[in-house]
Amino acid sequence: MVKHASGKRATVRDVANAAAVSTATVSRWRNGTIRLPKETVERITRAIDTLGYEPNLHARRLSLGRTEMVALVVPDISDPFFAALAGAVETAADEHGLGVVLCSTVNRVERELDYLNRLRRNHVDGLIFATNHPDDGRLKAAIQGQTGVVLLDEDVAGVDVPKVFCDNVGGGYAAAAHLITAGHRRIGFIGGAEGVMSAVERVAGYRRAFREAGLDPDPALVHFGGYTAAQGRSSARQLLGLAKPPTAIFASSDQIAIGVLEVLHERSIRVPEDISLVAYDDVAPFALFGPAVTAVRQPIAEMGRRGVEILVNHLADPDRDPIEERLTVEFIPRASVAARGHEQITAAATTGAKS
Amino acid sequence: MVKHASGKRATVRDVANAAAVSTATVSRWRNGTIRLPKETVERITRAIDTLGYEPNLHARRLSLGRTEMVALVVPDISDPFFAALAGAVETAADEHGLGVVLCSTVNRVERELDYLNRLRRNHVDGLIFATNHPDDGRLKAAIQGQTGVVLLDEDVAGVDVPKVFCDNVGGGYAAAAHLITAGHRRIGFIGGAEGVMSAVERVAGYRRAFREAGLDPDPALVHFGGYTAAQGRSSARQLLGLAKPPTAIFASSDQIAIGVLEVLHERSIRVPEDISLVAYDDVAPFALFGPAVTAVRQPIAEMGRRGVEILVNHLADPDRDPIEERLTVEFIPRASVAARGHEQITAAATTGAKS
DNA sequence: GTTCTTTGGTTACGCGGTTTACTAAAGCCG
DNA sequence: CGGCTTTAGTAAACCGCGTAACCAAAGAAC
Repeated sequence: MVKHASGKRATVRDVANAAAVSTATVSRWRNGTIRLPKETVERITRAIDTLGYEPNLHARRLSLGRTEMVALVVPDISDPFFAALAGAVETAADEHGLGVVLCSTVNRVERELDYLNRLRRNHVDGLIFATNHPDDGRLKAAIQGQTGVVLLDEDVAGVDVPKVFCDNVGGGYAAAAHLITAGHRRIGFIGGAEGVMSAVERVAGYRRAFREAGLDPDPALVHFGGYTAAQGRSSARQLLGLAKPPTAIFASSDQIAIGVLEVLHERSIRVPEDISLVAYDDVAPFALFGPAVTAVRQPIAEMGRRGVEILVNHLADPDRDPIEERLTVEFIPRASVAARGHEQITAAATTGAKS
Repeated sequence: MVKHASGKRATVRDVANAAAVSTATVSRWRNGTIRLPKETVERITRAIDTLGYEPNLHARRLSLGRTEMVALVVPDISDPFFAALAGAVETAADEHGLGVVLCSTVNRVERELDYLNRLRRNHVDGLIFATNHPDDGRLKAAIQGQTGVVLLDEDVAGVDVPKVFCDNVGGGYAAAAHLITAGHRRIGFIGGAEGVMSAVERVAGYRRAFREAGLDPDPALVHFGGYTAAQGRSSARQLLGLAKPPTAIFASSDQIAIGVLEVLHERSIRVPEDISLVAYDDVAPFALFGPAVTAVRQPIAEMGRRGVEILVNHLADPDRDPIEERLTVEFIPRASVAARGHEQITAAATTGAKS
């Protein structure tokens, strides 16, 4: 046992002695599982005050097997998207009396599995889990059957736990429809890692917009790889290197859009004159970019808040059927999309572009 | 005692029985405080494997009085500045086998005090503490004498603990000197809350730059209040409303700069033609702004990393004299500063502001 | 006067790992 | 062969809180 630097701390036993009751009485009174006459209560409270008693959290946790802590598992906390999520989660958790332990995975499965393991070992009561890469089956195996996991933002296919996602199909559709309405026909799509739900769904929305306009998107313009700026740069270079490059790019994350813009700046390609751009997430200060970047905004704060609420409910009653929620996204038109002359395009179509 | 849903977990006792040794032997062997013959070791490891034994963290913490956890206390984790800091802290902590619990204070002293209290109660072994507002003495009282606190980025005056800051004087000087060299004479300064070290030091650098140029800054152009976008907006409005508004603004945080830019956009005041701008921190994607924003870059990741390292050392030897480190900042010139002849400035800026 | 209920508690043990203090047996030395 | 040192452990006391199970006494009901 490590010696405490500053004297001994008072324990329930000390309080019980000072109040001339048993430890059980003190403990039960503190936890509200007993009613006591005013006089006894006063003896106890006085004892607690004079001794400066503060219960030992570790003893409590050992005894209870509960921690009142949840883990927030994200690929990278320094990404403003996940930072915003973390802010909302922290606030909501705090309102429920829960602490948040922070877990950055750098998208490595081993680390994700490690954190899931910690949940199993009761290091935390629950896990708010936001991953970013496709699952090879290990995540599914580790999550399936576990109680206390809530998936945020990105799915792990086939697991039966509560989930909070955004309307990716709708977001992809809104972005592509806006560009198509502005007259664009060759629209590059840059998505997350191949196979992840959000990317699959966003591209599905993108394709639907084409279909509904009676058009066929060029598959060579659809890129996957990851939601990073590096991906944005590399995909932008490839798309621009094509024999028939796109006239617009739909970057399905802030970071991708930033990467794309870096390449465009580098090559002095003007937005939106030479190429149009729509981003996704809208946590970056796009309104101040040159030009201001049109984007699909995800309700990140709401997602974080709902995630915690659902986790709390789920922990209270783990046997209830897990729910899946879809939050709606919002289209924010700014200045990075220009109308494009095209055979059948009408003036009305270029101006009427709204979500 | 809450019943565990999924069977019983193996304990040291089970392992000890299976290996035909005592719990003490298992525990001491696991913690490396005993050497055992190969044969005994094998019995123990086999027992651990077959039983799937995993030590109970809470029992360990109760017994040890240690948690292997540090708290990261920041005003707002969703601010990209603190998110970047958190990322670096998390990475470094993980390398040292430490978990990070996240604490957003929303700049409320009560919450800061609460977290300090949790440190005292051994909820965590250490505290990486980044505040943002001036202390009324309560923080000082709560921190003084505590072991395990490291201050990051912002000081709490008068406390004797390890600290990691950046060179604020140098940063303020670099920004102001750059603007003065470009011909500006009326340079607005928008700083953090009045009295906080970082603001005091940055304005000191700003004043030194004036002094060295043989000039006297107008005190009416120096604003304090906070490192937020809201502060940027309100200070920008006030500065622009002056009879003789500034020709340049030094915004001493990313968020302030963003607030300033919002107001400038709103009023169609051009940067840098009508007014020049220098920001501070440089975690926002300023290179992509219209125009790209010149800024002083703080070494945030290094600050986080050093904070953890220093905390670890401090915990290993709490009696050693606390050190204070200063990290150097970097000036990143971009496109938001224009050269200016100082005769006609006032007229141009005034018309710009009134529009 | 006996039985039942309520009030106001208590006793005793569990949670699971760590550690101090101690011992039995074997090895070594002179 | 007796005494000293290692080796290889052990027993039992914590760490501090929570709670199931039990109990004594006073009052109520019949």
